[in-house]
Amino acid sequence: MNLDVSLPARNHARRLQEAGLRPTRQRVRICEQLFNGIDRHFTAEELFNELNHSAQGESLSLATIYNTLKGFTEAGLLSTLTVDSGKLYYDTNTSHHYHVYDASGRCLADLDTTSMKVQGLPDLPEGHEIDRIDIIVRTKPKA
Amino acid sequence: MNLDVSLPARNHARRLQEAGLRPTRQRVRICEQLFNGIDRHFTAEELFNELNHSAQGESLSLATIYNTLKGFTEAGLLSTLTVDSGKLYYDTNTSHHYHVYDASGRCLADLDTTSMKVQGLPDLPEGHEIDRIDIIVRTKPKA
DNA sequence: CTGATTGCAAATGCTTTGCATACAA
DNA sequence: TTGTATGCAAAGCATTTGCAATCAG
Repeated sequence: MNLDVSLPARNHARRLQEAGLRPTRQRVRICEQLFNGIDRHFTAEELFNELNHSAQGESLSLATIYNTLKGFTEAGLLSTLTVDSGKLYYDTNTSHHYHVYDASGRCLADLDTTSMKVQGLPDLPEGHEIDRIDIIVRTKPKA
Repeated sequence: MNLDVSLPARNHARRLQEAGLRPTRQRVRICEQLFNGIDRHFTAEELFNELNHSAQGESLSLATIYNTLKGFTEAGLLSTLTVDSGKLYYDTNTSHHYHVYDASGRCLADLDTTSMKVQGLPDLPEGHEIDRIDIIVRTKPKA
């Protein structure tokens, strides 16, 4: 049973190897959960809960999730984002883009960067150039 | 000695009262350190070190600094800002503005918002409106 | 085999809380 | 006097680390 997962698993293994990471069981498992074609935002703990509440497969320790996500980020498979202090969000979308955050629902989504532009940027300090610009559009329910 | 601090101290007391906060010794001391006409960014721990390394006056506990800064923020005397996860920056500038952050020097500065404009903002989710837009321009040393 | 990875528990860093004491009004 | 603030130590999160056991190549 479940022979149909073998091909995706092989893709994940390749993805990991191309990123310079050894395709261990845990890393492949995390890839399966994350890279299914739909971009998503999540915290380490959310991923931990998903993996451990799903019936299939063994559980991963929270420390391993943290370490693996950190490794994925350093390898360029994920990007990170801080909306408010004290919690780090991971993002499967690694291209440059902006975010919308709805504080009341604690929900985070991508904004398409291509249509957006920042005008009137002041001069930067001597000897510095722009690395990147982070934008978070914070929304609230309409009055 | 030090009679010249009495007038600023009275100003700080008034500032606190107008914000609905009782002007205790500690709160006035923190105001003296923060509100001297120059906008600044700092963490609770930085302020703690400044206050306790300065020769004058008694020391404040770190917990009191945290609690006081939180109270000041709720009262509108300070704003907060998260550059990277795990550390909260306070800002004496409470008007709407953007920031530049130099990762290599860990230094944070204001950007004048009046000259800046964000173009091409996509539609927001149904029933939502913009609360505010946060922008952090991340710089790096010129190659 | 052999070095890289994992799991766990303990450690860390930042921030908040509980509660007795001190203080402003 | 009387309720509000403070100080301290302890608790609380999110995250990292040390190290022995396990696994991939």
